[in-house]
Amino acid sequence: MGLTLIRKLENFAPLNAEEKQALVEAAGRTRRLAAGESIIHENDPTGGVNLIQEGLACRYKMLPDGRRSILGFFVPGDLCDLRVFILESMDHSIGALTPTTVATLSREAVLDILERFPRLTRALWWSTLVDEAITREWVVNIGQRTALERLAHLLCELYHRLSAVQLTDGGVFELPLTQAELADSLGLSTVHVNRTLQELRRSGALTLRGRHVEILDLGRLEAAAMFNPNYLHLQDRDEPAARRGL
Amino acid sequence: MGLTLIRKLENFAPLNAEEKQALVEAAGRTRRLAAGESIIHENDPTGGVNLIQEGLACRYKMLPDGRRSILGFFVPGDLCDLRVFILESMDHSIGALTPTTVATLSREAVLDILERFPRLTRALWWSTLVDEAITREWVVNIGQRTALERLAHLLCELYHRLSAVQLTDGGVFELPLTQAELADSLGLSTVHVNRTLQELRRSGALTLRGRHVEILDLGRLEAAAMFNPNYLHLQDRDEPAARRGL
DNA sequence: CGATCGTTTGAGTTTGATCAAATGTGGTGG
DNA sequence: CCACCACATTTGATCAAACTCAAACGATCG
Repeated sequence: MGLTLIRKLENFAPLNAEEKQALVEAAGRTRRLAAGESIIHENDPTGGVNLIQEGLACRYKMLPDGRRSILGFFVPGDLCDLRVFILESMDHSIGALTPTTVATLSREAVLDILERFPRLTRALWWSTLVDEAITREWVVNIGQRTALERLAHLLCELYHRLSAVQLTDGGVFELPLTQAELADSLGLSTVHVNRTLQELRRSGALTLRGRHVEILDLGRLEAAAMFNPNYLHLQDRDEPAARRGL
Repeated sequence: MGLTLIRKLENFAPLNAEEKQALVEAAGRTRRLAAGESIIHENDPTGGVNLIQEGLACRYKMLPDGRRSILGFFVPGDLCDLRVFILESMDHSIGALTPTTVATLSREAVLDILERFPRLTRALWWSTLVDEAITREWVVNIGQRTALERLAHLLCELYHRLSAVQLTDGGVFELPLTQAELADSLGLSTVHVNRTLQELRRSGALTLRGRHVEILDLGRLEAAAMFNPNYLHLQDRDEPAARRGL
């Protein structure tokens, strides 16, 4: 069964058939969105929990004068805020950046899972904690790193996250982002993103052909970014997760 | 009972005596930390959940080359990551910026509360969701706003958060932060923070005498910051919270 | 009363922004 | 298949916000 969320959660702990089945049932039917469509909009009342199955989406927030801030990306397997329905309304928007498949888990389905499957619940909380850590790392990235470091760091983040759901092939993965979107994610201008990308390519750490990224030297890229994967809390998948008390 | 956490949670929903008692018991005894002391350090194994009772603390992360990124502040009533013990180790540090009183709720006490008090649990999740929203807003702040806007925005955030736990007096509150700490929070240099603070004072929106901040014109400050308090999800306390389903 | 820490000021530099235009690319319809 | 359009990328030139370095000044505290 191709539920990417399951692949992702198994980075934390193995799930049994019953738990997987519960997730599959909760995910229910999906809808397809075109690039640019809105998944949920700022000030909307909150509802079910969205799950990105395929494609790429982002959180973003608009400032009154038109500046856009991208706050994070959703890759396949990512849930948009497990407990969001506790709040009355959204304080930011989520939009599809590419054609995207989204499932919406009803509030009841989520609560039911949280009640019946403690181990699965722990895995879901783990993924929530990782999401928070990623947002914090964005604060570090934008606040302290240079343009080159920022871009390198974001590429490392996406590489590791996509790897965790088996969406990389060697150092290769798809990055269907425009330079303007990168700019709004990194707090840079598009022009500067363009020049910084050129510099990264010149350094030999990676190649970029359209939406195709190939990381040629991950060690070098991570060093340039001062990237430390700890915050993703993806332990070595080969190492038994047993001692985490599962 | 002076548990600031209770005052904070009641911004979401009123709590009954039993719920308050459970929190008071969970908080148990406190420890006092001097300014500069560490509450929990990156790579430490996770343990109980820290609750800031008095004082000011911050999350931060150091880069290998010595740059420091401050990721957020903890004011009285704030919990440091309700579910942190799901992770094996900390991916960032938390330190006291002033003399601080901290209670540590044991993992068992937290789990017990989450099991026994659904309404309290909802309030705790609410506060977690607000913490996440605050971190996201920092990404917007650092990524998109100018130095003046950033500083103004941070002051608005702290003003509203302190108001929610009744730690402001009119427009006046204590802000025991050095300019270097502000700089590391905003992604600016200390020199630039200094000049920007002068500009803010010159504009007449606030006065700063040592650690004393007085906001003279909140509307103007919020406008300058493009501050929209929605993300704090602090509804008007006079408005009944009933329709949120409580 | 030094010592330490924080704030303030000045001068010069750098990073990255802005504006404007050219070039490349992918898709659509004639 | 080609012309065309909309978008995205790339380049150049100029400019401004914010940084760095350095030093002076001011509090606060054993």
